[in-house]
Amino acid sequence: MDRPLDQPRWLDEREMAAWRGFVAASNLVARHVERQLKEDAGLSHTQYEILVQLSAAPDGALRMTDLADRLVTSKSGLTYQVTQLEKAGLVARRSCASDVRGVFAEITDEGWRTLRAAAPGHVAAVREALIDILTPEQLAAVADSLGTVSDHLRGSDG
Amino acid sequence: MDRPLDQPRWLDEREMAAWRGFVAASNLVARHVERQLKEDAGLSHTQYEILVQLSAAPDGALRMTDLADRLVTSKSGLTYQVTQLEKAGLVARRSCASDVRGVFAEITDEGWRTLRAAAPGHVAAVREALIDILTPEQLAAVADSLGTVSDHLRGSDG
DNA sequence: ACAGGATGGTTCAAATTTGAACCTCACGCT
DNA sequence: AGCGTGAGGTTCAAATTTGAACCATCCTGT
Repeated sequence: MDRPLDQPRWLDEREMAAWRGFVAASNLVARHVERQLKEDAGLSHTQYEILVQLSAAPDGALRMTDLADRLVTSKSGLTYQVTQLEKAGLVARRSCASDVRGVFAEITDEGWRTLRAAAPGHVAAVREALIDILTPEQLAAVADSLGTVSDHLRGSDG
Repeated sequence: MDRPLDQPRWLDEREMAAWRGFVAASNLVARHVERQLKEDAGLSHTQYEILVQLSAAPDGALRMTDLADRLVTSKSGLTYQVTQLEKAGLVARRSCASDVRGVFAEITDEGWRTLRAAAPGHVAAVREALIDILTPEQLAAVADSLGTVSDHLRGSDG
């Protein structure tokens, strides 16, 4: 909460290596995945993730807020992307019975087709950029560590 | 190189956990750091990183291309950000003696002051979001794994 | 010396992202 | 019922990002 009034605890060499590795890998992997998806399926990673989340949800539909929580975008960003997907016919908006304010995003048949077509290439890109690079032990460590980090930040930040 | 013609190798549960953790952590940590830096120092993370790279370089200056390689932005993105920093007086452009086309970005005194002022808060945010969350073992594993990933992608993608 | 192709940076328009302001509606309390 | 707060989404303007096109210069081989 408070900013330290005393000397900041600078990062030592190990810590710095972890931080730099994390930042570099984040950007590079994101770039890699983004490019593949855009070139081969005409989707951004965010759009792809929206389709994935919807496809995994019961009835293929989720409330906007739900969706915004699962992805990590701002509300307005989600509104924008869902609108794009709606224009493309991959997603439809539907109003919510129990709450007039609520909006469901629902994946369409065309959305399913697009997702099925895009998935193999995407998985290949993910393997190429991250999964197949690491040993099973490293993979387990990454899953464990970054899972912890995610949980922590989801809790505190919102 | 080739797209697989056979069945794609889908991710198993472990692999999926690693991938999801990676993506979520990337976004959440980026958000966290970005917000802190913007609020407390008026800098974007990219801008901060530019200052860091320049401050660590001999003469506090680097060629644009050098800089673009170290950060992970597009050339045009770097041009934009350096221009912003230049307007703010934190960085100056200088032409290159040995290559007329070349441009050096150089950190100014004001840039140094801004960087020094921003650093403690930034380090605290990095600790809060990532470093202090993990055990030393996890930290070592992350540094090792993501370092490998970065090296791999820097090599193949460019 | 010079054609041809790669490099270094910038410019441009288009797509995306962000946060703040806003509107409508839900809900707990009196 | 009626008020006040807050949640759910959208809208808006401003900032940023991207890739492609571009210009100027450098370098290689002949």
